[in-house]
Amino acid sequence: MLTHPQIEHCPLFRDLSTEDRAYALTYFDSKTRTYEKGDFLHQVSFPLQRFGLVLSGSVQVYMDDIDGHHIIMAHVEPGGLFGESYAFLGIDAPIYICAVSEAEILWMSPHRIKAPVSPVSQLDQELSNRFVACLASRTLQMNQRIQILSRNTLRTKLITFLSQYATEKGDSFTIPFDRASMAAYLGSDRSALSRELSRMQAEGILTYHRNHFRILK
Amino acid sequence: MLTHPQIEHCPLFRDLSTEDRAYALTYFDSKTRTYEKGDFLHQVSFPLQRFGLVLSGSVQVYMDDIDGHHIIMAHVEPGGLFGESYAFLGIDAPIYICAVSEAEILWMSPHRIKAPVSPVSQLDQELSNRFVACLASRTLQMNQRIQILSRNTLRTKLITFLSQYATEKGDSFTIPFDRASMAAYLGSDRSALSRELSRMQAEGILTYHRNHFRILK
DNA sequence: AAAAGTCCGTTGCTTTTGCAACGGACTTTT
DNA sequence: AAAAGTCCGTTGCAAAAGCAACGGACTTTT
Repeated sequence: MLTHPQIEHCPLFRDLSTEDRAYALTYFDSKTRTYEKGDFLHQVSFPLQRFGLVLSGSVQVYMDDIDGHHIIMAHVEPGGLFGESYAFLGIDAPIYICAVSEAEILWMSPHRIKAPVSPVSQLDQELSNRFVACLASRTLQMNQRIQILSRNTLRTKLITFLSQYATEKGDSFTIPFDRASMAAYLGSDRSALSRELSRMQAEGILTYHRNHFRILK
Repeated sequence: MLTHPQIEHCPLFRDLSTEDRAYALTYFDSKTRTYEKGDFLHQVSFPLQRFGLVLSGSVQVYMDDIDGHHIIMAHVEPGGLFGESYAFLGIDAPIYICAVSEAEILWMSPHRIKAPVSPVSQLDQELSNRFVACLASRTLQMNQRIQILSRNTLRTKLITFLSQYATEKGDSFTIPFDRASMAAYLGSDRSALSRELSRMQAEGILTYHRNHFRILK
């Protein structure tokens, strides 16, 4: 797992020397495990002892609402984390996690953040800070999502969603969702989404093919 | 501020002895300040050095979206926190915070979480853990909000919203929003919301008056 | 006490959206 | 190669929702 280039993209491990990274893996008491496409990494209402870092493949996090609908909470690509909050709090996680494709996961424990082993080295403190920073960043990400979902028409939700991608990746980008997932992510209906995308393409606002988009205006 | 009973409701200070609580205030380098109704506690794009604890009154946190619409991110009552993520990350906060009523705020710095002063006492560690737990809990709260906003009809959003309150407070409760804020919180239109509430009352699902609700079915 | 302001329900109208169903393009399986 | 499966665009229709405007109840100001 040390050789996974993806690990560089994770703020937890970025810019660490090889020794420091090896230390970090023990600090978080890490274990890797691979999953086949469609496997469940976690089931609803089990405590999540560890949080995960996606090394390869991708996973999606879901919740069920009161009526039994599946709500997609997150799509996690290599370098991305999931479950940090539940793992830190040590509570039952009302989520389930599913491998979108064959995936390799680094499972890590936040135990030493909560109960540091003295003496606390500078690296220990740095790793702790990075973990907390990941928690804080997560709320910023969720703010972005709430911004999208707070808009009251599908058109404006779409514009907000695509603008966020465009801000980060430029005018041409690929999203990690198929239409159905994208509609769920936007809190909308798949056919309504297809219709709206068609309209926007007809109006010359953007072009797209499947999950690749190019913003024109 | 030591005498504010509200402080007991904050997970940061709950169940601390009087001395420990006094120590906590210095640990977080706390300062209090009062605001008049309508005052801004923070303006967009300024770094947030400290996070806030509402001692009395209430505040609301807003963001502006791309088109200049105001999105309500949070309503914070006595005992509630705001701005922890931005304060910890030390970044510009794209939010503004406004006093809904005359409000007394305890401003606290997360500095010693990031850079502990040795020797780190057991209480230091406890306070650090509590702060991180607040960050983690924040993401759970936001998950609740996303659950509401992900529903694709106003009726189901309302049911989800009200069910969350009913789960926490029982069948009869008062919400901290007027209609306009409630509609913004649900990502909807005020008149559409009024209309839907009327219908649900006519159907015998609930009764309400202003911001007080009673769930019947 | 009058005036101004706030909050909220109501309603008419138009647009948007959800929903269900169908079919085509493409991929995977057998 | 046929069959089955997946993904997505399209469309018709009915329901939902946005929008704008009005008026009543109530509160605050002057």
